[in-house]
Amino acid sequence: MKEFNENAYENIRKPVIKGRAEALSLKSPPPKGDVLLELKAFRDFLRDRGYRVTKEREAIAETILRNRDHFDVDELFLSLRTKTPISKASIYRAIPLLIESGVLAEVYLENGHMHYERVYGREHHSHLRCVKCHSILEFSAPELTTIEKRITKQEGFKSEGHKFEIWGLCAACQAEKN
Amino acid sequence: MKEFNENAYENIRKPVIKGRAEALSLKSPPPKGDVLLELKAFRDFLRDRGYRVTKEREAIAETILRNRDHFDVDELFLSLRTKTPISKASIYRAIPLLIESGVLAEVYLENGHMHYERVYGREHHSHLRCVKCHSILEFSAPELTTIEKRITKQEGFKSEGHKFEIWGLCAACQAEKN
DNA sequence: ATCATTGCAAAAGCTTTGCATAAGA
DNA sequence: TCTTATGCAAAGCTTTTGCAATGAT
Repeated sequence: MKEFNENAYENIRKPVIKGRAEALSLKSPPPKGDVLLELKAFRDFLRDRGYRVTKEREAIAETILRNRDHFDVDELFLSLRTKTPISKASIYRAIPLLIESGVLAEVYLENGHMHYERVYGREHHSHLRCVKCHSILEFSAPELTTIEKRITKQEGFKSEGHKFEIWGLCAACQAEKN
Repeated sequence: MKEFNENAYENIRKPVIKGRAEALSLKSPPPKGDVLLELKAFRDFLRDRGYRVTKEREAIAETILRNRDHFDVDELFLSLRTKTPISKASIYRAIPLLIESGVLAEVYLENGHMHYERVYGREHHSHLRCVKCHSILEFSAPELTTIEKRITKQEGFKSEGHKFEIWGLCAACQAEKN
């Protein structure tokens, strides 16, 4: 076993503070939607790190890679359950690995629990959140990276990522009377 | 009692989704640091809305207005406890009022609990967070507002606020060996 | 054959809430 | 006087964890 993998759980289970994934084997994303390739990359990531490739981890990764971009643990759990028996504990334990591998990212907290999004093979983007209907609109704003660079240089900071979020009322909700 | 205040708790207790405060009586901030004036504005806000001015709410507001910019509920609780008896329940129940009045804002979740910052009388700003030592650096980037306006106009969104955050390693933590 | 991973149930930790009492208006 | 707010303890939730059993290497 590789030495850096001693106490793998110890290292991996620390609370995940929002962090842009530092993909390892996942460094060169395949064309979007190539789930098989993406899954292989995730397996390679596990092996590289000395983690075991289990059917649970594969099922979790595959479900995420095939499904909708935004979700929470419960949705993922229910979605997995229709296909294979799995416990929530395994999902919670897999999430840090998925984040570390660059498959997932935490996006925001709502109603007391975290929401995630699949990031592997997708462009970096920001979110517009409707505070009424909870819908999410995505957008890109390249200037954000420029700002990130300027500020971090100025402060001697080594950046690992940024997040920009706008909240308010979407067009549909403004139109409603109530 | 004012009609809009029926079921005040019902209305106010809903999960607070990050939202820039829409200050009411607090619309024209007094000079920074004028705690007495700020407190008066908070009392006016309570009265305007039909909420009661209690010594607990005053103590909470005063402690926030006099103290450090960033804190969590436990720090606030301990700080209050040295001066006056108070329960955490009252703090949790006061937070939505403080947010609504524009005194406070949620800033980020860390280690499973929310962190807040005093916003009343301060410039809007963004945060640089060190993922290692958890220090926070503040900065301003006016272009963010420009981006916010452009995107929301483009999407027909009615903006209520934005949040920009950069995370990584601060200068001090980069210097450390470990 | 080892030892990481799983599932289960229990524990943890933050936040909310029901209810009786206190206290604003 | 009439309600709202407080305090306490209990409940609620999401997430984490201990442990015995399972399964990957």
